Amino acid sequence: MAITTSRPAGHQLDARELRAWRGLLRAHTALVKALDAELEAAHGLQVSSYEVLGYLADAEDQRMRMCDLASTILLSRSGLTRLVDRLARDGLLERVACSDDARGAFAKLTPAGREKLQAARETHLAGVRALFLDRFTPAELDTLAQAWERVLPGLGGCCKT
Amino acid sequence: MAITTSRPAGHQLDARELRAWRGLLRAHTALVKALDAELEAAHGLQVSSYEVLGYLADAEDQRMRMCDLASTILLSRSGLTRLVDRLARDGLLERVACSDDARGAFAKLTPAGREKLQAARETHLAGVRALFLDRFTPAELDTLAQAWERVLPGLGGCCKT
DNA sequence: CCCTCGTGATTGCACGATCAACGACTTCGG
DNA sequence: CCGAAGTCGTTGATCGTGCAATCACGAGGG
Repeated sequence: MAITTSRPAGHQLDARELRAWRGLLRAHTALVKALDAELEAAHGLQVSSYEVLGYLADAEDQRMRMCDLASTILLSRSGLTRLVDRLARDGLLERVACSDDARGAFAKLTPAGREKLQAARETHLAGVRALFLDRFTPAELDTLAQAWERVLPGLGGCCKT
Repeated sequence: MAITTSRPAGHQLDARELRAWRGLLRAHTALVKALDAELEAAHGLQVSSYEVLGYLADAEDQRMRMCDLASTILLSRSGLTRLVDRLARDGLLERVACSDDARGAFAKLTPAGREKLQAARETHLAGVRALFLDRFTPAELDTLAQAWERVLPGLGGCCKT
């Protein structure tokens, strides 16, 4: 049936849903921009770069396969290639051939990368706390964490490419 | 003091904080990618375009000032100029001069834009429900909505440019 | 052994976003 | 009434990302 009014059917979002959804969009954008600006000013690093360094630092032998890293941070393989290019150019990590699989490559943190991460961590975590974490109680943080874990599984199909 | 170990001080995030924060990053990215792909395939529209049309549809006289629109969707003024360019080229909205302020401009929804929004709404809202809203109880949605309202005010400074 | 198919990583291209600079206009103070 | 300062929107340069195509390699079947 054709719909000519501004209220189609039961497909509208109510105020609560709209606030929850649009709030997610706005909060994410605003948070990342603010943290990006802060981190860029203090250490010349972007949040996406920081995340890469952070995941590498937590990984065994401080290295990860390119494709694992890409799917972890939800970046396309080509996007990761260039991000790693930039970080390698700055000496923060290096590419290491994979002995098991000659077509694979690792990104591995360099000592300089560890130092940079160490230095940036304080700035970044303080920002994340100030702008985000500190606004919630531990119980609420748990709720949020669980929320993401309920949302993410249904999205496995999105990290193709 | 110099810090040489991998555990600086009290600046680390605990597991709960890490899941809440990284979960936000991952969930947002994955959700927007999935919804973008879906909406693009069904109606040739991106989520950012949809949001613009959506805000315009809710506005009085179906029009908004460029700068208000830019700060609403957290896009730079130049970014909005080009986004509006594309939507105007497709006939979904039009620019209207502002009589009060000769240097201002409105973006105004066209009838074609209303129809496109109407058509896309069903697809998009179904997607938002399926991937996001349906995974929470109404009470949890309230919690989320309140969460964003606690996060966003502290970020007013970020929507410059 | 070879041939095909699937996967890991990189590259060319197109697109979308920001920043800086600009022109047009409003506002405010002499 | 005029000039300085600020705001609104646009434009050019540049950057980051995704898609599609490509190359190198691994895995499985004749």
